[in-house]
Order: sequence, then structure tokens, then C-alpha cells
Amino acid sequence: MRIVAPEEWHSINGITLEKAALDVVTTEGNLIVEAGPGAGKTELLAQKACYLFSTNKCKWPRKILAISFKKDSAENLKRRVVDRFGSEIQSRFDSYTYDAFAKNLLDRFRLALAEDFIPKADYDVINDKNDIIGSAFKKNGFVSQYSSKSKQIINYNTLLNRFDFTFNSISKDVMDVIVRNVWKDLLNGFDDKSSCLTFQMITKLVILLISSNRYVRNALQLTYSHVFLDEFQDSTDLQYDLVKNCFLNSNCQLTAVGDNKQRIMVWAGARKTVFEDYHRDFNAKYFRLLMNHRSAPRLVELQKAMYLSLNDSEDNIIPSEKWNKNDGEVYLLIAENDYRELEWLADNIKMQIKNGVKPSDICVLCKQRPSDYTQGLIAKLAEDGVFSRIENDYQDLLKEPIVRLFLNIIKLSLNTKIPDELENFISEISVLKGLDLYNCDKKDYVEFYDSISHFLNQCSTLINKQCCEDIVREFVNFCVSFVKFEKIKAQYPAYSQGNYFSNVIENFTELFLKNLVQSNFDWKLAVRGFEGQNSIPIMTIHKSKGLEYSCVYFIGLEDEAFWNFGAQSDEDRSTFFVALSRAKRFVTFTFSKFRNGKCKHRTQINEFYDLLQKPGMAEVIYR
DNA sequence: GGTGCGTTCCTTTTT
DNA sequence: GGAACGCACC
Repeated sequence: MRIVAPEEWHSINGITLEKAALDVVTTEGNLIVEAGPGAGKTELLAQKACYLFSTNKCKWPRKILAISFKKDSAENLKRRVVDRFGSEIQSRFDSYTYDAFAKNLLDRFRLALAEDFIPKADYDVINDKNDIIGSAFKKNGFVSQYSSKSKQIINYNTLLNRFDFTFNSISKDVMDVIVRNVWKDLLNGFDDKSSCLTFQMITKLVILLISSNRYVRNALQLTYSHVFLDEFQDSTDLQYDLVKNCFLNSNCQLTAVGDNKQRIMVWAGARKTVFEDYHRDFNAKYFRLLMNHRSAPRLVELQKAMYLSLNDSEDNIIPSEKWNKNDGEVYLLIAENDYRELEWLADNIKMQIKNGVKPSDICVLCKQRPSDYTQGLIAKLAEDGVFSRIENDYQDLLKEPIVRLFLNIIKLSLNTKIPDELENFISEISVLKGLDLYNCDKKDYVEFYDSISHFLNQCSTLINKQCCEDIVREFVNFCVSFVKFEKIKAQYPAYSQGNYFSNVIENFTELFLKNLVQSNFDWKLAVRGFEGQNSIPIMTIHKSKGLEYSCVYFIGLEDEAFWNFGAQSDEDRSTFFVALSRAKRFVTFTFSKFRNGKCKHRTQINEFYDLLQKPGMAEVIYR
């Protein structure tokens, strides 16, 4: 690896960074970066990583740690760094989710905890809503004060988080005693269960570990010279606490990137003041990116107008130079009823596709419950052979490693000559089978490759067999028996818990069969359909965070969709802003006077209409 | 089987 | 805020 002087370094892949971004890359110390939609946050972090490695500011063998919320953001960032820099840097760029980071630390240093707080090695990770928590509370004499189950669950979590890790404290407070005993039970297991921990409990244990054990803390700080925090506006109290405990007053340099205007997770526990707190606690230097590389100028104008209602003073956001000054279309569709609305939508969508927009570059957004708003549209589009689908189930499944493996096997069974998939498959299987391909007997090596090609041949035969309803089930069973369930479990521990694995398999079988039937048992088309390459994604605004599309249709700008506007109007404004800022070139908001036979209103959320109807903002269409 | 009353769910991620 | 449930009662 050639080391370059800082002033010699320039951005990788011919990407030009705006002045502020370049400053973020080269400035030392703790930084806070406010970056609006389309500012290129991931690219910025990737370039900064390259800079730190190239200039040896991140000195070998120290590493960079990146923490994100979602698996795919963590994977994306890692991929981008490897793409930009080269795969030799793989092991020096750790990209984790908060939960994976915490769980990793707990699993490695579990035994460094005080004895009372050591969970069993085979502890289960449980969901916050798991009944086990309720039964642990009941067992220890907790009397529920809420009749409502959801409020009770929130209360359980609050109580669990209140625990201060003092089993020996003399507190006689009834609730303290109960919480202490519940923790004890969940840590040690009860009623023939093993230890059961939620991710929040895991995080709390890691905070305890770090704050009470300076060796672990030092090890962590020695490992990482730089830390990147993505989507920082969504951090919860606990996550911020974790970051503080790990890195405050150390020589690790933090870069937190986020956008207050896209803060739409406060209702789910995001810490409202996290930017200010971090700014103060870490004495961070503030930067703000002003480029919007994503949206066309007319869309940026609307975003700027939106800034005012999000209490933001600055409004000099600059669109990318790739656009002409008047590029971008914004429409407000006001329809007499939902049928007229969907007719216009279907026509418009078909027109976009005819003009060359790929279905996967079009997105339909809803505030919540997409199925209540889009059933008719899905059917109408299907009449003309345009596929669209509600993404929820697919997105969850596509993240599952076992599902990725299935899809990979199907692709290879149809065509063995796709190098990337073949390489992935071979390395995956060799890991699962515990075979080191670079250091094994020639005999094992040959046997391994023979078994792979034999297996793929058998899959191929299976797939080409006469089609029947059970074909997917048969295929899935065949694959699982080839890889051996035990091996899968060993590789992905989550699959050994409860019915998790069988649920994934069940859901995959059902959804894949649906695609198979839809494509007339053409497996190639079914895989493409399953991966969503041919269909228009439909999702909630929350799910769309971080994504971008050429055309965005937001359906149902109605009071009824924003029913909590009174209580969380700031957050709903941000939600509207997020929807708007997903679009590159085209965005439409729709209102329908009737939906599902009910009269709809738009008085509560009038300010959105005022905004859209300002001169030069949106073209209003009546249907 | 109708009524009336109470409750739950909407927007989420994570091994 | 309101749809969709479940349950008790007649």
C-alpha cells in the first residue's frame, strides 16, 4: 500500500467533493456533519475512509469502525469502501449495525462482566414484545397497571432500561426489587429457558462492561482510530450512551453524519437532542453540506420552501450541475374519488415507463398501511402488464442469508456460467462445510467441486421438472438437506432460535411460489420478480428512507393518513420532507375526496397544500 | 345475531 | 382519529 501525503491525496473514482465535504474528509478531531437528502453521505464517508488509509492517518494496524442502523446501510458502506480502495482494506474497515456491534462485544467479552451479570453462552436474543418478558415480570410479583397490552410492553422496556446494575443495593423500593429479579431471571434463564436478552439489554450490558472494565475499553480504543456514525439523528438514548462510553475522552476521532430534517423516528425512541448533545460532549466541529446531487432544480426549490416550516434558517441548497435550470416536475392531483385518482396514476405511470423509466426506478409511497391505499392501483396496473408490489414482506426476506443462498442456487441451476454468483456460492458453501479451499488436500478439493456441480445438476433437473404447487417446497428441502441444517445454524445462530428458521422458509416458499405462478413457472422470471427487478415498489415513507427514485408518487395526502398530526406535527413535516426528497426528477402528491367509500379531509395538514400551491411550486391537476 | 362497549393498531430495526 | 376486532349481554 503506497502512502501519500495529505495534500497529495485526491478523491477516488473521479468523484468531485464540494468544499465542505473535502473539509470533512481532511479535518481532524470529532466532527458533526449535517447533510441533507442527496448530499452523498455514504460517498463522503467512503472517501474519508480512503483518505485516512491512504495518508496513514489511520495507522496500521488500527482500523475504522462504522456504525449504522440497518444491515443494508452497513453493507453498502463497506462495499463502497472496498470498491473505492481495494479489497486489501477489508479487514481494516469494520461496518456494523449498532446491534451487531454491541452483540459482538458482549459475545467476546461476556466473561469480563461481574459474575452476577454474565449471561449464559447460548443466550437467546428476544424481541422486545416477547411474552417471556411479561412472564418474568409476573413471576416476580409485578401487577400490571395497564389494561392495554402495547402500553404494558412499553412500560416493561422502560423498567428494564431503568435497571442500574446494583443487585446488592439495599433499595427496598418494590419496583426496584422486581426489576432486579426480572433481570436476574432473564440473565440466568428460568422455567427451563436459557438466558433471554433483548438488544436493548445487550446494549446495557455492554455499557456496563465498557464503563467497568478499562482493559476492554482500552482495547476498543486501540483497535479503532476513527469512528463513523451514520444517520445520527436516529440515535436513541441508549445508543448514544454506548457511543459515549466507548469513545468519549479517547484519542479516537468520531465523525457523525445525519440530517435533523429527516428525523422521523422520535416516536420510536430517537433522542431529540442528540446533535446538540454530541456537539457539546465531544466538542465536535460542525459542517454542513450544501449540494443536492439527487433532485432536479424544481424539486430542490420545493425542498427549500419546506425548510422554512422545518425551522431551518439556511436555504442555499444547490442542485447538481447535471440538471438544466427548469428540470423537474411537481404535481398535486386532486381527485373526486379514488377510482379517478388511480386512473390518472396508472396512465401517468404507464407513460413514464413508455418514456424509458424502469419500473424499479418508480416508487409509490404512503404514510402508513400501503394496502389501504394501493390495492386498486396494483390491480389496474396489472391489467396492462405492469407489476407493482408492497415491499414489506419481500424486503425482510431478501435480507435473509438463507434466502440469498436459495436465489443464488436457482440462478446457478439455470446458468452455471455466471462468475459472481458461482464464486459467492462456492465460498459460502465451503465456509458452511468447514473446508478451507486454499489449504486443503487435493482429494477434498476435487470432491468438493464434484459435489457442487452434481448438486447444481440435480437442482437444474428439479427446476425443469413438470411444474406443480409443491415444487418450491421440494426445491427448498433439497437445498437445506444438501447444506445440512446444523451447518446453517452454526453459521447463522439466529436460525436456531424458536421458529425463526421455519418461518423464513415458509414465507419464502409461499412468496416465491406466487412469483412462479405469476411468471407461468419460468424460474428465471420468478427470481427477477422476487428480487423486484421488474416491479414498481410500494412502501411507507419510513421504509423509503435512504432510497431514491426517478419518479415518486405519494398517495393520500389526507388528514386521515396523518391522524396523529396534532401530537407529532414536527415529525410529520419531516415525513413529508422525506417523501418529497426521495424523488430525482418527478414527484406527485395525491388527494382523493373519497377513499374506500369514505369522505377524506385536508384541513389539519393544510400547510402542505399551502406549500404546494405557492406560485411556481406544483402544477395542480383536478380529476 | 344485533348492540354496545372496550381494546388494539397505525410509522421500525437489530443476531 | 377511526377501523377492526373481541367480548359480554340480550
